[in-house]
Amino acid sequence: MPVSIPGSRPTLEAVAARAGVSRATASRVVNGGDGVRRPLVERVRQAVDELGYVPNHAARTLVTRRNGAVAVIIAEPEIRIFSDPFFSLQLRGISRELTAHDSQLVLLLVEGSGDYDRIARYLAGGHVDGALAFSLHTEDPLPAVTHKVGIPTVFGGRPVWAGPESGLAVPYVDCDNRGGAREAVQHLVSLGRQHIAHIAGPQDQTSAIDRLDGYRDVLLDADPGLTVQGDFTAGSGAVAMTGLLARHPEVDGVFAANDLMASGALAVLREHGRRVPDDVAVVGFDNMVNVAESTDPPLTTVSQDIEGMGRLMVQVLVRGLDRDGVTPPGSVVTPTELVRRVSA
Amino acid sequence: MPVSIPGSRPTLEAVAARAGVSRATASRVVNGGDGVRRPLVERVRQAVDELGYVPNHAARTLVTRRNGAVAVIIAEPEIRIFSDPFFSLQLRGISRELTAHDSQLVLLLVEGSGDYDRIARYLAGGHVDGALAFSLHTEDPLPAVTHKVGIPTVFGGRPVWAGPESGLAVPYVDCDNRGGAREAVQHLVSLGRQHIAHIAGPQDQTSAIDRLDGYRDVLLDADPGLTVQGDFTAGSGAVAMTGLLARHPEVDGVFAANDLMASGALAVLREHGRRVPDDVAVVGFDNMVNVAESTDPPLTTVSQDIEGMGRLMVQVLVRGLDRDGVTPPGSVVTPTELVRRVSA
DNA sequence: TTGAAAGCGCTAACAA
DNA sequence: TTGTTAGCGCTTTCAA
Repeated sequence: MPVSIPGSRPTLEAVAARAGVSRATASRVVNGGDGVRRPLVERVRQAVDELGYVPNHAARTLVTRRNGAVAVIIAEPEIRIFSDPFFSLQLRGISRELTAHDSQLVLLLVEGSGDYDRIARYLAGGHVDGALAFSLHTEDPLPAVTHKVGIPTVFGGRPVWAGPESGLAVPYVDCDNRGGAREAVQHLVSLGRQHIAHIAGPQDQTSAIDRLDGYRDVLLDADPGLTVQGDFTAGSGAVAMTGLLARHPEVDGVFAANDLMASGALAVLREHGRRVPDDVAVVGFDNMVNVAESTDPPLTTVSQDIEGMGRLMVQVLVRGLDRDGVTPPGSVVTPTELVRRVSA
Repeated sequence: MPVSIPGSRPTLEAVAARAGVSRATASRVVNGGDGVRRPLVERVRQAVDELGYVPNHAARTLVTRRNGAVAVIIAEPEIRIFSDPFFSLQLRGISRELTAHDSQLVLLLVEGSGDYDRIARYLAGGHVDGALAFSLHTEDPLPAVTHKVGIPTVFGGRPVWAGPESGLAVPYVDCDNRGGAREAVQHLVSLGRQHIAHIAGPQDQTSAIDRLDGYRDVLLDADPGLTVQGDFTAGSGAVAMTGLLARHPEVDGVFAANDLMASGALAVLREHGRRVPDDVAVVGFDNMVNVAESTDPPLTTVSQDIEGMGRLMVQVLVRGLDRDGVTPPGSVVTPTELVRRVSA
């Protein structure tokens, strides 16, 4: 009987032979050992150790039809998100949770629209058990692709075409942007602020849309002029604040749709001699600690559990897979929390 | 754990049946069609299209012993590199080249030292054909792991333990940090600068070490006091420049080991009323366009083809795999280029 | 040039 | 509880 031939990896056959059991029993032990008598389990385990046996994934996949792998799809226009600490954290959450589920992370970078064919083929090839994708623009063909290929997919961030009213049951994981924004604005109100402005994010992103909605929820009759458009960069926050100060010098509270824009606003306020929070209170969103803690003054902001959202994406996916692999699992919206620092 | 996707995909058997050929012939066509007569090729191709056949990867891997997958390993301490545009670019290069080679990218995030077991097991499982890892610290167990497991690995950036003199034949891809630094300093010399300082990067990273070496190559007898330690952040560049100005007011040229530090230095020079490049000429390294182009004045710097280095990593790996999968392929050092803007 | 047949290494009925 | 056996879908000799 073949023992370990140098070069080639030991097979289950070899383990079984060495332990003096059948391949089936060896397999049972390797897969948990349920229903195998103690001494045999021991012998097989020992054989595994001695031989340095590692199961052949391809063979296993061939029969079980499970890959133990999940695709993370990132569309080219958003490859920038790699530079986004937000994404790093989410990816880490995904990675950790996947590891906990003994699954691997296959990274799919979509380079151009022609690339969707490749992605579709790959997904159709059944190489992965499911897919995770990130918030997409209106025209993104990806949801159609994953749907057609019939591969369970969970989105990170509510996709624009999956609004609460669209009726499209697309599973996604997102934080409660609207609720968080409400809380931020309510906090400013509770501080007695009378003229609360909003520096909004780009309105083709649901997070920005929802945060604006949250602002409006609280300030139903706010002067529309108090809402200014930014693009999530610090610079745009500065520009927005400058305009605000010029047109609405009475402003005494600002809710920025993210911390970066808030930091830009803070800088402008300082330049203009407005004291924060005395003259103007400022609240951000995201709680990107490296910015929120180092602004002057430190920024009060809305925090979300980003890594947790990554983990959740995996959990939602796996739950769906476990159910039957077809029924789309439900979406999850995670709570936010107001983190008080000095700026408001 | 993931479960199968219901709805069984068509097999090669089905294709063969539909085309009225044997499975062997169908297989040949699917794999290029060499040595199959024209009409048969056509018939099989058509059957493939009609059935929407996609080869089962697991089955193929089982017999060919090739996975069509490469692991990209990122050690936890450097997970920050996700926030590094440098890494995004390199990853993109890797992804593109891998796609060109019909291979997938399996992302392995190492969370802690205990995680190396998991990584080792995974690599040992033969799930991937090779691995790409990023520049590691001295004590990193990863090279030992990949070596022991016998999986071909290419490193990004020269690992500290693979110095030119160490004799360790570890394949890596890096840019010519030393040569680039030499060119930068030589440029300052050619500008007639007499007192050229160096703001060095952290000396536990080979890129920083090599750049310092390059500086010394040109300025053999430079005053050691003209070399100041930074940590690759803009802030550290500012601090370094401040100290330099205090202790060496005669300085008229600065080579910073990266653009971020150069930008910090630029800011300090401005504050101190030194004109750039008239009073002090400044050269950076990396050509991170979003910083080098937006400094005041725009930064002259050393550019490297980052995405190209990513592609190269894959090419080096694949070349090694093609050879015999054992012999370690050689390392590659890519050239750098001085990009002249205004600062020098 | 084509086909028949033998596995690749594993799991899961089914028997014992 | 354990073993026997039949594949999973594919590539690849080997013959025809």
